Amino acid sequence: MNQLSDFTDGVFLIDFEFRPENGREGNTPEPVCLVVKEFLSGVTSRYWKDDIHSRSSAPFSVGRKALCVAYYSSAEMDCFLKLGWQLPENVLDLYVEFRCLTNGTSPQNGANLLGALLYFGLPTISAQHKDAMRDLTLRGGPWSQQEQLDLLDYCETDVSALELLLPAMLPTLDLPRALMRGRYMKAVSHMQATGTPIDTQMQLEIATYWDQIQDALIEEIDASYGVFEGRTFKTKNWADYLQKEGIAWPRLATGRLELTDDTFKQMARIYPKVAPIRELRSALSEMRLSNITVGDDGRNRCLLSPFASKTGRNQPSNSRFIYGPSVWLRGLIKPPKGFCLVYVDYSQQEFGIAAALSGDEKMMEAYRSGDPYLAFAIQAGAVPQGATKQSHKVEREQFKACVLAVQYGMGEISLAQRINQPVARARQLLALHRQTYRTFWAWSDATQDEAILNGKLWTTFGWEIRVKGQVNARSLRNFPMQGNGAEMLRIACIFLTEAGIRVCAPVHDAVLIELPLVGLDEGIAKAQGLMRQASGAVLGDFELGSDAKIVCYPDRYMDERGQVMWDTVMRLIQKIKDQ
DNA sequence: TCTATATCACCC
DNA sequence: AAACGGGTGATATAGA
Repeated sequence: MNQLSDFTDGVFLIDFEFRPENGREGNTPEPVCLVVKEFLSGVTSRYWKDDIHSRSSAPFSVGRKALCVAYYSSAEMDCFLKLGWQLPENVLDLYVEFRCLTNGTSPQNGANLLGALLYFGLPTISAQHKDAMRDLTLRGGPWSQQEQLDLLDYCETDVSALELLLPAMLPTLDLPRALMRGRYMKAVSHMQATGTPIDTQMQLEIATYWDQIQDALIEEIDASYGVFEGRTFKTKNWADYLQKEGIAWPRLATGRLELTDDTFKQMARIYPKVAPIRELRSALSEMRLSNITVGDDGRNRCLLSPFASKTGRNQPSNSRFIYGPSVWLRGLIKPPKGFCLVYVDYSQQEFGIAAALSGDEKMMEAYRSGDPYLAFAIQAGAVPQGATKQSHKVEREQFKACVLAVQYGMGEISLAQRINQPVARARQLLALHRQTYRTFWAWSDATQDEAILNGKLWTTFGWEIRVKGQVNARSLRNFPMQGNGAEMLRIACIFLTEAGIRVCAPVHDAVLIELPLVGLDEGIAKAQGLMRQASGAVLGDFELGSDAKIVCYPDRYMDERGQVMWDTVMRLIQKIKDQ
């Protein structure tokens, strides 16, 4: 399937209008209308609500020899799933392809349908009319005869737009790879439909006492400082306190007090009495407002925003997505009765990718050892052959920090600060990395040169970024690791969802899946096998392992980094209730 | 008093 | 110019 004429059963341009069920965010969509146009024949079909809800399958071919074309197809696929229709075998998403085509160039009018049309000099309807029609859809029914006509007409204009956009974009497309990205959009839709199960009772409880919890936190600590007014930390009051205590505090270039947690951390070392305020500020910052969107069935759903970032990662809203806010809130994640949740994440994904793509044998050997950080320390001759995680804890931590630093292009000063060591030590660690992994560094240098000379970089399956003007060399060097990591997870999500495994959400290098308690071990093994296979697809012969964290009903999910805060919140809720 | 910007913290 | 990659977004303060 390399050209449109290969699709002998038709090329179908489609668009749905829809709104969340009951108008509530977090619910799956309720399709309102559908327009389908066959590209070669020009035959157009319009379907209002009942016409689609009464059907058990799509009103056009979705088989191997047909192509379904849409703009932001996960939305269309959401409607398919809601209607119980079999998803199209082949999906071409012009949004995804437009993102890929223009990635790194920030097109003038954005990457929505209007932006893409303008980019190619094609005619468009007005943004105002688009907004008006979207609002009319979101308003919910019943819709008058005239409104129904208006919505169908509008829906048809989007399909007509696809009819112009497809031939304009066709010469730029790598169709097999585009279809693979379309396959991911189907997986996205499956994940958006599944969502993450939430303990809604506890969510309500926490929301109810949210303000009072903050008040209680402040009351417990700020009494002896008096820097808070209500729930806000006042810089002025902090300045007064510092003056009174005779503490010289770091300032920003602008003259304002530097109020990062890191500054608080460093100052707390010198002046222990500022430590409690630091604790309080960090606890409060973990309690920033969030708006986790939960459907009527108690599952967190939101747009996953696939291909939104330059490296091709998903970029869901941090406030709507349960994996966005501070990790303690993940305690709200709870499997339904009879099920287990498994968080499966790739082990040291970026290190493994760097090893495989650069072809650095020592790096690959370190990855295969199962503990790349310790292996690096051994290879560098910094610890003896038989060293273990327990016997050389400090060294391992430093070599780990060094590995992560290299992945982000961190310099010696930042690394030194990170590991709380002299700059000379950081310099030494970075030098050891360069000496130990020479092949990796040559590849990394070449990546940067290539990006600047050719003006672009790409992943194994063709997600591209264009490089223009001044560029951040660290971004260029990082792109293959993060971009291929994103690609790997996309393929994993395709494999998992197509195998019928319920994927609640993707989390950059991890997925949360929901498995029945019965047959749990087999389910996990299957999922991990598919993830391994996905890594091999991106990295050739080299495969990455994964770690699985299991939570079974009636336990709740708990990230160990969030345990203390979770306990604090629970304690304060109890305290408030007891009053 | 409202809005824009700067700053900061969270996630992987 | 900064020197930690990719993000979202809340919040405090400056400015209109």
